[in-house]
Amino acid sequence: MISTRSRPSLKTVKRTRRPATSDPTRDKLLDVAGRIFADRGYRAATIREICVAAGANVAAVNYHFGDKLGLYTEAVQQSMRAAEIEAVKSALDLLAPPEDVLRAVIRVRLQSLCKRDRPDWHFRILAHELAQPTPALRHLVNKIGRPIFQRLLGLIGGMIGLPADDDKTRLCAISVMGQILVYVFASPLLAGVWPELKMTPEQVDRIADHIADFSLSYIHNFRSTTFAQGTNGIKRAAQPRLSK
Amino acid sequence: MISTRSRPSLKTVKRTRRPATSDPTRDKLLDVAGRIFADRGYRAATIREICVAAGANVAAVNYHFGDKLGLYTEAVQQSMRAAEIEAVKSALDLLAPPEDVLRAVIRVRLQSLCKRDRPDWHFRILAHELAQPTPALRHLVNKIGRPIFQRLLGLIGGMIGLPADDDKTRLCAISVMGQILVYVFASPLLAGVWPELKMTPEQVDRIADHIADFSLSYIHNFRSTTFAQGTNGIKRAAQPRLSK
DNA sequence: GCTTAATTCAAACAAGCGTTTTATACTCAT
DNA sequence: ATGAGTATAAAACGCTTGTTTGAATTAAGC
Repeated sequence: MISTRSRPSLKTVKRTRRPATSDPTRDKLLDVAGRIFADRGYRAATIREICVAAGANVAAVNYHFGDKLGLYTEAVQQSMRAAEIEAVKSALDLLAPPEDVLRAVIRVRLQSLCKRDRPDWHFRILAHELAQPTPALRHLVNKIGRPIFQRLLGLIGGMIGLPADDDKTRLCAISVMGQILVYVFASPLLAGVWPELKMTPEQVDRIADHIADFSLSYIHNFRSTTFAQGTNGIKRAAQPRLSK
Repeated sequence: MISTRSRPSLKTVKRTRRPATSDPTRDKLLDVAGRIFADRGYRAATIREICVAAGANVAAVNYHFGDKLGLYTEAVQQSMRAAEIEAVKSALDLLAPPEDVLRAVIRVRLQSLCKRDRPDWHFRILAHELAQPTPALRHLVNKIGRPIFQRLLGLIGGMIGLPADDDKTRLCAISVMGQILVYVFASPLLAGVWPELKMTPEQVDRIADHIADFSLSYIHNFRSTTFAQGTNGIKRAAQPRLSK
């Protein structure tokens, strides 16, 4: 199981020629592994395919990462540090009316769908993990899913006037999340039922606005019926616009 | 590639001992293949595992179905004839106010999540297909996805007063679909962020009602703002109830 | 009872997989 | 220059996969 000759640990190495901060083949392997794992999944992606694409030898993966799972977990952890994840988090930290924050979060999340270079690869990894879980799913949920969901709960709970751990708050958060994720996970299905849909930046913004309007309608309605005090405080365009 | 000794075609067989209408091992293979393909996916499921579970020999699959893909496509086609699919279609054909129809469709669809025996297996096959497509994905989208989506478009279009092929109608239908599918496709994610959630029949009904309320809020709002004629005709509880 | 065909079975096959081995090139402190 | 340790390379290993083989079993028609 464990390789008899693994990469020398950093402790035993005292004076190596390289600062160990940049290993070209190691970095290249991680880079192409991210792409290939993202669209094949852990099991279907082969070490040979990754090594050929990285211009490395088949043994390179075992040398640098121990085994296939080691390469995969490092690639997943790297995907969790992607810029798109941080963009969503920083959108959640906006100092703005909660309606604007929600709209911005939805928009930022959907925008990574139309990236030219490896579009939405970190969420495609999550999609594969949901279908066929590996040990990496735990980390994905704990490090990404939970913190973002918690902030979303706080945001929505504040808008409907309920605590973040209320079931109704959670149901609303999942409703918002579901409307977003369907574009990520079910894109082949959407392509089948709506062939004209092209994920251009403009179209993505229209979708994001629709999801925000769709969700804020219920959220505002809920708040006003619960407090029965009319429209106090922040007020925003919950009225949907006409299409076309 | 093609087996040299395949199952004899029905034409050449004139007087066989069996009416060929019921082959026990063939049926058993199809049955257990449905289960195993549903939770492992096409690639990860192995012929040996299926045959052991079916009490058949390893060569039985190639004999009765030609190859692994043949068994899979027949299992998928069988899953498309499942009772749950028909339940959704018949719910869409209800003679009732469109709000009630929408609520019934959502409820029926979610209810198959808490079936005791192989819960929601046909949609778990779809989930695997979306992550790693096989030739069967086309059939799934064409035979199931498109017709159901078309009827959903007609239903929602009628409620918001727009044609079924309007982009806004499609966006609304996808919003409803996304809220449902997130419970099917992202259940490990939900378990991570909402551990207390148990998919009991009662809880599923609460979720279904939430999704219906959440969606109808926007739909009614859209209709009234568009027509600017107040609440005419059918009127239903779009106001959400409080949780707890 | 014999023939014929359908079906099942154990065994083996070829290909692909992750992994390991063995050897070789390379770099740097001594 | 030399030795020690790092990195790459080609080849092979062991295992699992889907598939095929050829014999054994079963059952119906003559």
